[in-house]
Amino acid sequence: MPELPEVETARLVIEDAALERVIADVDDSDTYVCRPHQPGEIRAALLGRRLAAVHRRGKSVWCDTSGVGDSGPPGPALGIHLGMSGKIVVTDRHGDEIEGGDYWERGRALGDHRYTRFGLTFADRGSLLLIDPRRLGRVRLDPPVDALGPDALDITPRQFRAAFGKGTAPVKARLLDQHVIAGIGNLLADQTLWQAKINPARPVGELTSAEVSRLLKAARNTVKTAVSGGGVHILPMIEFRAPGARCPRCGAPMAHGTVGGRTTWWCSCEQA
DNA sequence: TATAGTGTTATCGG
DNA sequence: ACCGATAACACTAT
Repeated sequence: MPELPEVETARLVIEDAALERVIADVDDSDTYVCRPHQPGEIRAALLGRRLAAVHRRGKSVWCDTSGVGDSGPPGPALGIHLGMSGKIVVTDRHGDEIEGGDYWERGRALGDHRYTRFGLTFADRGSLLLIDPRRLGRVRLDPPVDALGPDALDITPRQFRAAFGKGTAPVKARLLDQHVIAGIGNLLADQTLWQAKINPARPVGELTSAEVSRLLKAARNTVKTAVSGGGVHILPMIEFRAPGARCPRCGAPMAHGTVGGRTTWWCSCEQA
């Protein structure tokens, strides 16, 4: 579910509602989600601190933490990755979810905290929760965000051209490579390629200069549209990922298969 | 009961 | 060492 737009929404929820609240307790007992830390390690690092700022690069979020009390050195960064099914929920001092916590379509019911895998409890008794049924999300201290490529909203034409000029990988696999460009997931990739009218399986090294230009323009436009719309579910092409669907532009049947290890849909005519 | 899934990463082969 | 392909991860919803 979460691609760059959903993660940006999660970042905004944290920014609006979780900063500067004193951390009174931490549940880091899920050893898979909190790997490679030992249980209690994240807790010990954060108690008494506050989240001071929240950043995002691609699909990764991290929070700077304050010193303990009014002085002392800052703490480690708290990194959060939502994986395939993670959501961030922030609750107020009464335990009620702050609006924006449930921001994508196949939503859990408000107040359903069954799949909480990590949590901060604030001194005011509110909380920040990572709710993640599949447990593929991740929480860790000082996450290695420098390994990520430039954020999809910030990438320059020069960087983009350098990444898509060479190699034999399918262009979709390259779009999904977070070391190359950070934030594009399976749905954004399909939407981008559909908008650029490029076959997902085309080897990146064979793209013409004009195609790379179209791809950059489409990626930019797609990501921006999804961010301002609040999530990838507003993308026009998403509803055409279904058996029997036809291309909303030209009416040809939509084709599907596996590209770059992921389920992929494309127009059988315009992206032949 | 079987399968797919909006993400990442270790491992393997070329 | 680099590049690309694949399986594995954990678990729910259909």
